[in-house]
Amino acid sequence: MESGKRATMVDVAAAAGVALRTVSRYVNGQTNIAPEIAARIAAAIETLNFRRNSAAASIRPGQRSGLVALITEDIANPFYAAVTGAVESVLRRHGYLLLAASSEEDGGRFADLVERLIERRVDGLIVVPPLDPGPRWAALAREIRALVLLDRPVVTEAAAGTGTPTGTGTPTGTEAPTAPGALRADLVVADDRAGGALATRLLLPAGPRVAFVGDTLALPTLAARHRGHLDALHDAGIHADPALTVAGLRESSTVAAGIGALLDAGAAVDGFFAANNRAALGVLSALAERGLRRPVVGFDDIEGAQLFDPPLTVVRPDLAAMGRTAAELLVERIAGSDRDPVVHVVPVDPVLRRSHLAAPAPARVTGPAAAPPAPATSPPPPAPPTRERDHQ
Amino acid sequence: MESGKRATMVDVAAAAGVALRTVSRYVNGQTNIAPEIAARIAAAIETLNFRRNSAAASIRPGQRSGLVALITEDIANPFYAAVTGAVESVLRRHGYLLLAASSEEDGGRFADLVERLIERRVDGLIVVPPLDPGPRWAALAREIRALVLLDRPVVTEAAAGTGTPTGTGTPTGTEAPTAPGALRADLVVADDRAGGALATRLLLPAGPRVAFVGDTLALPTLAARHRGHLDALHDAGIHADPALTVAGLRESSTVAAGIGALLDAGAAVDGFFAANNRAALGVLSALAERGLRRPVVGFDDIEGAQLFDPPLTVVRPDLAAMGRTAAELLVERIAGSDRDPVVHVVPVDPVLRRSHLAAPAPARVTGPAAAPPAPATSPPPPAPPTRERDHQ
DNA sequence: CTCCGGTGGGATAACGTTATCCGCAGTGTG
DNA sequence: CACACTGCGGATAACGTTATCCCACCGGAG
Repeated sequence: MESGKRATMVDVAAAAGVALRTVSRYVNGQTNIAPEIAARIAAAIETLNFRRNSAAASIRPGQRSGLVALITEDIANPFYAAVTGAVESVLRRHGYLLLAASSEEDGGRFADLVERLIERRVDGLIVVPPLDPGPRWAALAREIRALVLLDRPVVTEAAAGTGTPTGTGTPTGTEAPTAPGALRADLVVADDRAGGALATRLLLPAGPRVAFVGDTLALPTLAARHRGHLDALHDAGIHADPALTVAGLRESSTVAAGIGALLDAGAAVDGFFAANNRAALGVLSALAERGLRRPVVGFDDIEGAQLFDPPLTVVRPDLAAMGRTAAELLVERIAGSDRDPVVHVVPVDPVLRRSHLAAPAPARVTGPAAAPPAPATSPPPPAPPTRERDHQ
Repeated sequence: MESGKRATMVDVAAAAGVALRTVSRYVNGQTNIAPEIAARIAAAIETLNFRRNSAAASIRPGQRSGLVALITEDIANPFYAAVTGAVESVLRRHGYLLLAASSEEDGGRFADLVERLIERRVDGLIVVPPLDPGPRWAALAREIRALVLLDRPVVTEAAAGTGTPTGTGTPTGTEAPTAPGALRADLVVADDRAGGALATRLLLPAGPRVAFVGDTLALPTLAARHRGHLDALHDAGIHADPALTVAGLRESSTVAAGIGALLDAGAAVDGFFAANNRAALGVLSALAERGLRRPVVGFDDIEGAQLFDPPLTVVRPDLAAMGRTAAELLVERIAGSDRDPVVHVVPVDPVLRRSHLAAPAPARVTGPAAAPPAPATSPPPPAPPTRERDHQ
């Protein structure tokens, strides 16, 4: 029974003594089938251990494949893992299976993946576009009926060469940019600009010299966070010091080295806005290695950040909402909606712990010491909107 | 051009003025095609923007679908995200696309997923079996030609009801259990038992009363870690105190509450072996809330654990190796290998930071203080095999 | 009693691909 | 010069499913 070929609908029909068409109707949940016939078919399916071949079914015209793909930069990254989990959850509820792939920030690999996914006839695609999606991407994107861009906008070269990023206007709500002739894709991003401004504002009480630390500003997300950072400085009447923007450092070790050099050079820095996870880990490492305390605010939460020394304050995008929204928009598109593309911006919320506060005392004490729960030296945080929620 | 139906091989053949068969040969990379003909076909493909329909191709007998699925408990969990990343990387290199799904530890959902994946005719399947895979699993598993169990063995009810877990013998190498009539599946697990023993041994210098903290022991991984814990106690001539095994706590908040109660009751505990991530976070939270220091060792690393206060010592399974190995075994099976099932055990390595050491001084100092890089009070760690490597 | 409408089921044609079976042409050798 | 072999290309049959078309049958009504 278990060896040999699988049973097909023809086998089931023969075993049940009915026509192929009737089995197809039964399998597809039609109602107009006599109960007695239905029972015979059910018995035959059970006996033959029949499983409908959905690949065969999907090649018929007008049939969906039931497959959706998500291309991120790296699934192993907890940031994208959180998003992927939310995407998969929504899609499964809608009956889709999720193909997950990593572009590894490589335009060629990215295009190869998209091509293979088109060959697989995915019903829809959610992508985090790599920094340089490569020359083939613009043409490939047009072949995807349902497309959602996640986390980052992408510059569509096909858009009359104007170089206008798709929907990077004023991210302060749900809007429709309607760039004519451009990529017809929805966009789901975090409110990076507002988040960057928020993080910087949290640091300003400690002093005006707030440094921005992060990956290359060629990344739209990083650029937006930096713009928010500058917004906050400008609003506070502070002239931004270009020397305090430390960009282009990707790995946490590189960040640690860069910030270490900055500190060792005696740069005057009142606080650090670490614009992503790796930057935050790098800054904290550099500080810890030197036994220094400086206010730090990170972007995107880190598991166990409340146990850091000091507990790390972050501004946190709602990653589950990003994934959920992207999946829902995609499902809507697959269902045939031809509304104009939308830009959906998910909020970035502060999670106030202690690292954004000025160091209570620059004096150094020898030996690690257990701190009582609430040291009286730390002032209450300014207007706490979100306090440490235990997520997951 | 972009509206309307996709071009098929027939269209390409017509446009190129050749036969369908010739286009098929060209697409499948056959060599016996005249260069001039090949050029005509290439031009036609380019013009018509033809993409081979791999779903249609895969329904032919003897053809692979090129799809492989991975079912974990929860993709959003960094533990499984790391594994998933490694799996995807290997599979992509072999030309497969990866379907990723979460069982959410629900046997029914798990069986539904497997059923849908069989309908999709996946070439192979890697699964982290849920705690209770449900009644349908045993039958479904036999329908999968290439199957690899990941992270946990599973009790196969079909195995003559003996209740012997598939390959949970002595996990100290690569072996073939060859349980007759049982599930023909490879198994890739971490060396949980050795890891548990190692973690406990790291804690013993601080005192004999080492607590085990973790999720339910019904989970094979947790049970193995606990067995290792008992091994280490036994080897040290210590009689294990059942009151020091705190199992069945799943969420970190629950763990924090449970350990908090234990501490508040004045239980004498010399150290904590936190048998998974959530347990570690819970134990550290409970300690931090009370301003207490106790030696702690976790199982599986946490991003930024070196920044915890104190830096968290863990024993770390090589998650990338787990994923890589599982994928490679699967690919080998898909290729037609009919060797006996193997159990592959990946090592668990210690990452020594400071939390496993006895608190240097029970005295409390007010206010968080910056510690110099190497406090003289902390003794050198016993036989350091792996020292803090900056991974990712 | 007959006719008509409605319903359930049977034959059959796609869907886009691969593969088998040939035939034809070109070339090398006897 | 003729025959045989090789090598490439054309018609055609699956693969397993869905859907269109149509007929047979049954009940109710005229």
